[in-house]
Amino acid sequence: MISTLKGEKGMDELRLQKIKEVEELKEKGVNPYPYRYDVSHKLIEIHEKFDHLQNGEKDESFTTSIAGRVMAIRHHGKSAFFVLQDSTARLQCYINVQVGQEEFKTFKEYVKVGDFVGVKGFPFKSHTGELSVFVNSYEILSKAIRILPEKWHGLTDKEKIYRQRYVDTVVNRESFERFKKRYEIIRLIRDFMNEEGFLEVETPILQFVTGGATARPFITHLNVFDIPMYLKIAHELYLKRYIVGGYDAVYEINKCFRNEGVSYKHNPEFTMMECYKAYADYNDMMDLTERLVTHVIEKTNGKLKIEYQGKEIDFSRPWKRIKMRDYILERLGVDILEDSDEKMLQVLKDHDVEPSMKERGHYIEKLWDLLEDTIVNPTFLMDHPVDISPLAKRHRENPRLTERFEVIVNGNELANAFSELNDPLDQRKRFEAQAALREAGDEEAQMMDFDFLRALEYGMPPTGGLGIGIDRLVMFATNAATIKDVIAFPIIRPEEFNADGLEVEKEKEEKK
RNA sequence: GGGCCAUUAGCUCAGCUGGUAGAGCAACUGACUCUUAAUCAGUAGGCCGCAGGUUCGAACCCUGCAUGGCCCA
Repeated sequence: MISTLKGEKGMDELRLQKIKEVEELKEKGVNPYPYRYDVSHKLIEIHEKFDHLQNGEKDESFTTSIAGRVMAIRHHGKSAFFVLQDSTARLQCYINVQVGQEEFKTFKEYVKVGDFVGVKGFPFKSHTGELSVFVNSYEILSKAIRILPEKWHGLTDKEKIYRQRYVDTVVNRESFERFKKRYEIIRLIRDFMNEEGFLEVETPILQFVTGGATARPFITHLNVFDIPMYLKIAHELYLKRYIVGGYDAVYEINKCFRNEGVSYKHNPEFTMMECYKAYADYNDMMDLTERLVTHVIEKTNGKLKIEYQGKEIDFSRPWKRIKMRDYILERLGVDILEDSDEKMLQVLKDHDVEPSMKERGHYIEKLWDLLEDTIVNPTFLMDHPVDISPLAKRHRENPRLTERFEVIVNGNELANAFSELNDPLDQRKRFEAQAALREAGDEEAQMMDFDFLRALEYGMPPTGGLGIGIDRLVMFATNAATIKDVIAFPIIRPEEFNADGLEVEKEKEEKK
C-alpha cells in the first residue's frame, strides 16, 4: 500500500515517482536497502592523499571503496559525474559505460540526488582539475523517496530548519559543522575537567523536590507511587550531596529543564555543566572558569578575540571584575543594601520597569537587568546580596552579601558560581525565606528540600561550585545568533501528521 | 503578553494602480563520454497559510485565526 500526501499534489507526485523507482529496483532483483558496505576511506582522506595529482593524471594502482549521499549528478549520455558527500567532505565521482552496459543503465535510471551509494574505483584528476574517483563498480545503498532542497540556496526557511534539522545539516554545510563544533566543545570540557581531577557523575532528572535555581519546573507523574515528580532545573543540590558523600571534586554535563519562555537565549531544555570542588571557594572557581572558557574559545577559534554578531568580544585573561552593589550604585545611584524598597522601586519606575513581584529580591534583579546589556567582554559580576542567593555562602567581609559571581558576556549570563553555603542552619533559614516567597505566589522561588538540609547537617566541607551554560558558550564559539542554532532539535510547536504519518496543514483553531 | 514582518510549485523567489499564476533549481521524457549552478529540446507540477468580508471580479484591499521570525516587556 502506498500512502499519499493529502492536499499536496505536487509533493505527492515527486514522492510516488521515487516509490516507483524503489519497486522497480526490487523487481529487477536489486535491493534498494542493502545491509552494509565496506568503506576503506573517508572522502577527506582521498582529498588529502591525492590532491597532488596533475590535471588528467590518474592513479590506477590505488583502489578505494567510498560511500556517501549523492548531492549532484551531471549526466553526459554515456558518462556521468556525480558528487558524494560524507561526514568529512564532498568528492566527485566519474562513471561511464566501462562499469558495464547494464550497470550503467541502472545508474542512469535509478541513482538520484539524495540516494546513498557505495563506489569502488581509483582516484584521478579531471582535465579541469577536480579530484575525482573513477567508478569501477558501484552499489545503491539506500534510496531516498523525498527530494532534497535546492542545491544552490539550500534551506533558508527557519521553521523547516528547526523542524527538520536532518535536512538542514545535509544541505547547509555550515550548520553541519556548527553541530560538530558543539560536540567538540563538550568533549573539550570533559577532557579539561577530567584533567583537573574532577569525576564525572550523574544526578536524577526525575526529582520529587527540585531546586538549585530560580525557575519554574516541569511537572510529570510517577505511576508506581502515584505522585507528581519534577524534571530537574539544575544539577546543584544533588552534586552537593556527592560532596557530602565524600567525593571531593565532581562535575556533570547534562540537560536541565525550565518551564519558561522561548527566546533567542532560552530553550526550555538546555545543557549545563556544573562542578563542585571541596576545600575551594569562589576565588578558586573564578580561576577555573577563566581557564576553562579561554581553553574552549582558544581551541575552537584559534584566538581569544572573537567576532560575535558584528561585535568583537575579547576573552583574554584576566577578566574584568565588578561588584554588583558598587556597579549599580555608580550607574543608577541606588544602594541595593542600604536604600529602601521604595527608593529602588522608584528608580525602576524611572526606567519604565514594573517588577512582577513587590519584593526586594526582584527589585535587585530588575535593577541589574537594566545594566546587563552594557557588558560585552567577559566580566565577573560579584558579591550578590543574600536576598537573591539562597544557596551561596555569606561574604566573609559583609554577611548581607554572598560570595557569588556570575560571568556576563555580551549581556548574557554565561556562568554562575559561589562559595557554597555549607552552614545547615543558615541554609534552613534561606529555604524558609524562599518558602515564604512561594507562599506569596512566586512560582520561581526555591522549594524547601529537607533531604538536602539533612545532608548538609552531616557536614559538607567548604566547597566552590560553578555552573556554565553550554548552549550559550557554544553560541559565542560558533557566532550563532540564537540558541536554536546550537540546539539540534529545539523546542518548536508540534506539527500535525495524518494517519499515514504524513504532514498535513494544520486545521483551523476552534479556540474562543 | 505587546508591536512589526513573513507565509505563492519539492526548494529559492517574482507577481504593477484588484482583471483570474510566473522564473530558476529539483522532477519527468529525450540528446550528449571530462562536467561542476553542465548544456540543449520538450513535459508535468498551485485550495497563492486558513476562515470570513468588500467587489462584477481578490495572491493582491479589510477583519480574524494559525505558524514562524525579529524587536520590546
